[in-house]
Amino acid sequence: MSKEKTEKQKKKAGRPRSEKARKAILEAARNLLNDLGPGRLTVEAVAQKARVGKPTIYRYWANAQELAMSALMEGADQLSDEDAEKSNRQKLEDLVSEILERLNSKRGRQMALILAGAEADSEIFKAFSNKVILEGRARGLDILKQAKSSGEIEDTADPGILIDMVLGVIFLRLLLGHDELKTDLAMEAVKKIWGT
Amino acid sequence: MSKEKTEKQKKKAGRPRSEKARKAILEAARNLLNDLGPGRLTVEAVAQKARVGKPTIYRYWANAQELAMSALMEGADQLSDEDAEKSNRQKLEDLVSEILERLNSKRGRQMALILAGAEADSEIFKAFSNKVILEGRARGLDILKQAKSSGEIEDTADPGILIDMVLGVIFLRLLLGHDELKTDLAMEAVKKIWGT
Amino acid sequence: MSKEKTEKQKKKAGRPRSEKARKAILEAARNLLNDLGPGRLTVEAVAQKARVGKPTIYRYWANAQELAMSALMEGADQLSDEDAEKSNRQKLEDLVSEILERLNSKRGRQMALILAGAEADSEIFKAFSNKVILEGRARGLDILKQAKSSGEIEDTADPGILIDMVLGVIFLRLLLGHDELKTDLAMEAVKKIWGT
Amino acid sequence: MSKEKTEKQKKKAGRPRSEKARKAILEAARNLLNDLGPGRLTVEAVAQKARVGKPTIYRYWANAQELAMSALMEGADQLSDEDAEKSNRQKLEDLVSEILERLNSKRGRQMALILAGAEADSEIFKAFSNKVILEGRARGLDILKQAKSSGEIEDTADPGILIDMVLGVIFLRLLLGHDELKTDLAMEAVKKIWGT
DNA sequence: GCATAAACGAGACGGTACGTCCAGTCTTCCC
DNA sequence: GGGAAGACTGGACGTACCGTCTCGTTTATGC
Repeated sequence: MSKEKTEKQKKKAGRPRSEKARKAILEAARNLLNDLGPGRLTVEAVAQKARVGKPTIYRYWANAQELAMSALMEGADQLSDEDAEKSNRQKLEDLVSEILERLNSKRGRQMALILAGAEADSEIFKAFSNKVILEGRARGLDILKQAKSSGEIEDTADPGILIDMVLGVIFLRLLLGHDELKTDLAMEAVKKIWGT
Repeated sequence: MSKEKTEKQKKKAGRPRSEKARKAILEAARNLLNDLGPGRLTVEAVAQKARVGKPTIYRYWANAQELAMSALMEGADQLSDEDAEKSNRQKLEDLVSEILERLNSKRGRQMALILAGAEADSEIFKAFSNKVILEGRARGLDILKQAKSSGEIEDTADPGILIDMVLGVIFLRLLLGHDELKTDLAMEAVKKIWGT
Repeated sequence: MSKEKTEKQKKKAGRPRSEKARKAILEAARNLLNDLGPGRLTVEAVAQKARVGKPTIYRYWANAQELAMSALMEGADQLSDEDAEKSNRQKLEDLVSEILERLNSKRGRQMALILAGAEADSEIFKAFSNKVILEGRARGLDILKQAKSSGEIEDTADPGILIDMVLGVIFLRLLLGHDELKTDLAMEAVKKIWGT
Repeated sequence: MSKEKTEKQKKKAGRPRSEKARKAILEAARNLLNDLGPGRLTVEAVAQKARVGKPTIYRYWANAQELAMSALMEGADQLSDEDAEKSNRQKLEDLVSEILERLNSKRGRQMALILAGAEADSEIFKAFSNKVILEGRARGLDILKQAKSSGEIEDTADPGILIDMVLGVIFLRLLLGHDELKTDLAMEAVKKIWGT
């Protein structure tokens, strides 16, 4: 005689994870990030502030860095959709302006700093760099490829290099802070790419 | 006739700092950095490996990060001098290639990582970013300004932005690792700047 | 039928302290005390010998001195009960002999030394002096008071002074070591108190 | 011919030790002892306070304890001479009172504490215990022996035990602080010895 | 009266130990 | 029966002093 309980039960046994705890942790982390900056964030402090045990944090995130990244990504805005009407150049200018704007905020700086300091082969690093940079880069790359194939930019240069030049100038100034990071940086860089 | 003991030399009292100890510390730190990577470097381990007391280390550096930076900077090659014979474009290509080469080494990656992880307002951050990037940037900036004034590049673009585009593409790829970082990246980027 | 779960037991949350660790620490401390003597005992060495982290030790004891005292008190024998049959003089002789015996051992010497070296207003000093001396003194004081009230010793002298004379001779010789400390010291001193 | 300067020359070459420095060290040590109590005295602090290099201190004393003892002994009064006119009992009372008075001062307590905490076989321990206790004990012992031989105290008890009972009560109360330490303690104790 | 030698102040040295912070794990209770 | 909270463990921190050493300077003595 056998139990016939074959079908997959999606309901997991045991106490379900508390969404409340998760929220509290992320908020506490965000507050602490604002107060101390990244790199000063400790799991201990977050646990205390969120009135939560440390293992609860470790159940969701592997270490303080991942937690910081999650906290910063939570609620980060999506890049806005492209307007099909616009010219490629306009599209790129808008995209780059938007990326610059996002990075050039307290949160943006923190994201960039954490990203830069993270282990390059960690899972979270990849997710984060995607969110922060690569997603936008892919969009920009598409635009450039289209512009190239339509002859707008008659260039032998690798579009991958071109988009990295445009984003690189932002990233470099963001991290090094040696020169200003204002909106028309985007315009200027795109102008150089278009050659006009 | 009077005593001719004009210049007073600032001799400090007390036992002078031991250059031997300093060297041993930096070498131990370098070895450990190679073995474990930055961020795993502990003052404790360095002290033990260098056969030195911890306070001796703390006398020179405020924490493990500063020590790591010093260790990496110690013996870092100078940028080679410019060859007056060369064209501005050639000069820039050579310069950027050299910077790329330096960054795209184990040591270079470590330097960039530590730099990215440091507090932006710390003394060591400034020294380090100077050494790693800004010094070369200044040289590149000069070349670009000269090229501009000589009409080689008839451009309205800010030379500061141009040089940051060239260096930015390197820095971005170094940190994000999303695309390859090979020597002709320098050529390509400079080519784009010159417009040919 | 009803659940009979009346009494609430105060179970504390969290991982309980490891009795094994506590034992290991105390044993290591005892060994080191024997090897090096009190005052040479370091928390660092105990931690290493007991295969335990330093914070674990500091969780139980505030400093090396407290640890040393605990280690020595652990398992220290109680004073034996009085035999109601005996005369007061016999009781006092037995009591003082017992105290002398306890102090005149390696452990006893160590206890006295640590006691003497401790801060007089520290909690541990009080606990320790109680354990080592004052408890026995109180018993002796009772005996003397009884002897006085029963006319055995017709004396105007303060019993507190008498008992301190008897114990004092032991303590003085223990610490200064200028003269021998053998059992009949107790007999002699008590004899002087009784005046015979 | 030659100079005949055969007699031993006690004068050493070189700069003589500075009495001024020695004084300054001892005074600084005394001040620090008063402020922090014994056991908190560090050579480092003394050197700083006395405006003196550490090696100068180590030239005179082997460690902080020896320095502390020296500082406390410096200027300690001698026991006053005996008055031949007085009775043995009076002599002993005076002697014990004087010892009590000396110990029952801040300096006295410090001396006793340091003495109690020192290594029993160290040179300084012996010197110190002599100065603090044993010298007076020897005088007391002489008085008691004389009293015994003159039949004043017809006792079979060992005079060494008697004197240690008298001094012991003082020492015990000084270190344990469990009961008061006032002058008539001396009278009481001596009275008990005399049996009247 | 000039050289010599020792003691001086200063302060860095290699070390030991301190007491604390934090990371990460384990245990017990709770839902 | 898994999740939550809290107490646990131990590695590393950065500091205080130790007792020693190496400087350049000062100060008597003696050749």
